[in-house]
Amino acid sequence: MASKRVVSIRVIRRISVYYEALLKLDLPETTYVSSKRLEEMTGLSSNQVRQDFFTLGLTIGKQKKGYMVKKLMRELKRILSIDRGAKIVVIGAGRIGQSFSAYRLFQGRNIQVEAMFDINPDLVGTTIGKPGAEIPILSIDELEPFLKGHPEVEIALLAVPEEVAQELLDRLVSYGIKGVVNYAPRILRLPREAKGVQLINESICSAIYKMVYHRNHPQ
Amino acid sequence: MASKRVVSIRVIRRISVYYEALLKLDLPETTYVSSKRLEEMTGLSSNQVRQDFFTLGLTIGKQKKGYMVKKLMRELKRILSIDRGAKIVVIGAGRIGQSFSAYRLFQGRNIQVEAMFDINPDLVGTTIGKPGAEIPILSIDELEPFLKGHPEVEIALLAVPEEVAQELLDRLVSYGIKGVVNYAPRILRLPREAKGVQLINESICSAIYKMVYHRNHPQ
DNA sequence: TAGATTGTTAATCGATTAACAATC
DNA sequence: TAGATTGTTAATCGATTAACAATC
Repeated sequence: MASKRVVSIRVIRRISVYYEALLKLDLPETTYVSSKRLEEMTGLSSNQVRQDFFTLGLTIGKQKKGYMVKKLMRELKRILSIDRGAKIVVIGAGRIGQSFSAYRLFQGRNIQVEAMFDINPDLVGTTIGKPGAEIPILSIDELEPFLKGHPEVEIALLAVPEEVAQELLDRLVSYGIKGVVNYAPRILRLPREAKGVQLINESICSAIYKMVYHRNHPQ
Repeated sequence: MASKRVVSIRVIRRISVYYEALLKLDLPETTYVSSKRLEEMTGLSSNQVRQDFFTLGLTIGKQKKGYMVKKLMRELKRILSIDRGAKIVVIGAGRIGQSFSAYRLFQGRNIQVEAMFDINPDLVGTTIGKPGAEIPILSIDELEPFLKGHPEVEIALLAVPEEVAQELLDRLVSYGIKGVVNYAPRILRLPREAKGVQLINESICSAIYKMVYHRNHPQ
């Protein structure tokens, strides 16, 4: 009946998939989609679709018809907080960090990169991104004052060399950040004093290692 | 007793963590490390450590002492197939694709990017990477002949715009590739005729979306 | 010996899949 | 009405955590 306490990253990911599928197919707003139809569109089973909706307390389906596209998309938008969005910063303006500046999906999600931070003097002071939507690259030294001056920025993406990743996480926490996604290929740990801070270690290369493992250890 | 059929990506990832920790600490080869010590070093519980070793059929521990560093590292290397390594290609020489060319960890793993492929005429024909280890950027048109000529290349990293990701996956499969890691923000599906091909959809931004969700839906 | 640590089993937790009564 | 589809519960699967006998 009620929605679960914790919504896992997998559920959020699948909700994104449903939403993107509906967006891309550009169905008439008055159409109904069944969980079976969503299965065809996304490859995720109709059972999974209904279970996900149930988990999120989303009970807007009509028997024999399915879910009204208009209503469903409104609900999915609410769950993904697309209207509200988020303002974030990116630490590290290397290739991975820069790739976030160009993420088109961020626009559709109302996710705004407010600034990037780096130590490279060639980068500091420049901007990145299309005209009209430039993102400034600031010095790491400006990180603390920036975050103090922009309390609405609660999330940081960490895309720095692994040697300095833990130190920067500690600093971000001490500056009051509330969520960090770490892209450095190292598992970081939150400092003890971190209270209510979330950390996700996103390991870009684990998938590669698993591939290699399975190629080299067949069956 | 015997090792499990399928080794999950999580186990592989943790094995990497143990290995990197031992490497970085540069312990004398004759030292013994206990699972408790590994817990302190990695933050992964000693129970998890022993369970992982058990899962992989790795029973080289000595009661009251632990695991001999030398022996343990040899075993972890074998599991991670660091000696054997792998030759891979990267499809898409944009920022994400390029970031793989610089991955230092690939060296430690003996993972070699043989070539990158793109359609951008400004990139095609150039190389990327340090002198002595340049990686050529070839045209996508050369993908098929390249793979036919290099049957040892069985794994591809897909880092292209999402619009063309599925098409390129299909092509890779038809050219005989055996494993694909997809970094485009879209869940791809293997074509029906794909037999024995592995696909991992690595979603770089799911973690961000989960962060945003939890910030906007507190408690 | 007593204490520490393993290998392994069992318990728990969480996520996915299957099933089905309700009902439009 | 009969058939389709939901919401929800139950079964299954897999991964993590806990426990502990064996033993060095």
